[in-house]
Amino acid sequence: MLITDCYENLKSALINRPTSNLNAGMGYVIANEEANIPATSTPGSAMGTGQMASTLNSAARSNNQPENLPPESTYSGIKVMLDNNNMWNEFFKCKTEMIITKQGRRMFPYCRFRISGLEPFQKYTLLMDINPVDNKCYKWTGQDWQMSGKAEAHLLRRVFIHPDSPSSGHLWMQNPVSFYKLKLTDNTMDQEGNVILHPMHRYLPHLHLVSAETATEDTQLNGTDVITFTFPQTEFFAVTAYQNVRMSQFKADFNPFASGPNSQALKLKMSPSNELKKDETRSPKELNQKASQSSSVSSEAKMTGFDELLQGKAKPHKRPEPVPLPLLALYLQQLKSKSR
DNA sequence: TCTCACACCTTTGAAGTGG
DNA sequence: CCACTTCAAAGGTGTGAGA
Repeated sequence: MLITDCYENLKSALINRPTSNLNAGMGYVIANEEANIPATSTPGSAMGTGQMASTLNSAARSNNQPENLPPESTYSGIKVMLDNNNMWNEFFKCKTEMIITKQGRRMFPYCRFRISGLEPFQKYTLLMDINPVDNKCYKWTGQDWQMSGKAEAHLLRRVFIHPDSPSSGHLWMQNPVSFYKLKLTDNTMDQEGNVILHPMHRYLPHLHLVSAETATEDTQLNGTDVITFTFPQTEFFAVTAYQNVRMSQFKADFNPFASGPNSQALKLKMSPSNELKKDETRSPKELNQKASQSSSVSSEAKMTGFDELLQGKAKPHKRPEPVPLPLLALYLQQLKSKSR
């Protein structure tokens, strides 16, 4: 598949989204997606450093098929759906790159999940970490990514604890769960709690679900009481500057924070009269105008489940600042004492 | 390949305004 | 008092020059 095709696919996917999915928030899901490669879920990190995901990716890529990877992953009755799956899929087809900087850079697309199957009154903690897919480093040849040697020693895994943690299953299931505040850095001395990665390496985000009641200070992310979900389409290359010019164009066009002539052109192309147009492709300015009909809502709400908010299906939810990121054991210890 | 300054843009919240 | 609008500061983004 040509990279230019990826770009056109993404644009058309965003413009021609089905009306039946308008209630699904920012991310929309094709109901009858015919993907043949499952997302993965596992108790603990049984897949180690993302070997399974790597295999899946290779399969998807070697097929040369533009088919989307599935948005859902189920384990033990708990279902996690990658809410902005189509955007991830389109980026994935062009081999997603994420900028990392010394001060930390947010991901775009970021990970947003819809969760179901939790015990409504049980408390859970949600965490995300980002693991190397393999032991290789890569280089951009101008056309594609190629292995260029062995990976640097992997750094101590840092977890990003969702700022709403711990919350009841009911709350987690009520609204999409976003990790948009997660920042990536290559600064090994980082004190801000950002996730530390090596540039020119391949990574895959992991979502971990821990019951706050059963968690102890000894809880390990790869333990049996931690359920881990991964979505191969969220794999990305960490870079300090975009390598693939198409990727930077993707980002500039679809990230509301990005500026540039391309994004302007695209916004003009998407006529405001188009009823099918959904929030993910609306300019945030438009979203603001919509939002001003009611009380102020968080930017995340504006960028995500806007239709639901407007229809009163979801309540505006102001999220607290992310907590500093202690070691998982220390954090879980705090949770334990908090719940006493 | 990486860093940094820059321009551009959105978000946020306080202050102002009118009913 | 409430809802809405306006505005400025803060912060996120990609770009491009230079190391």
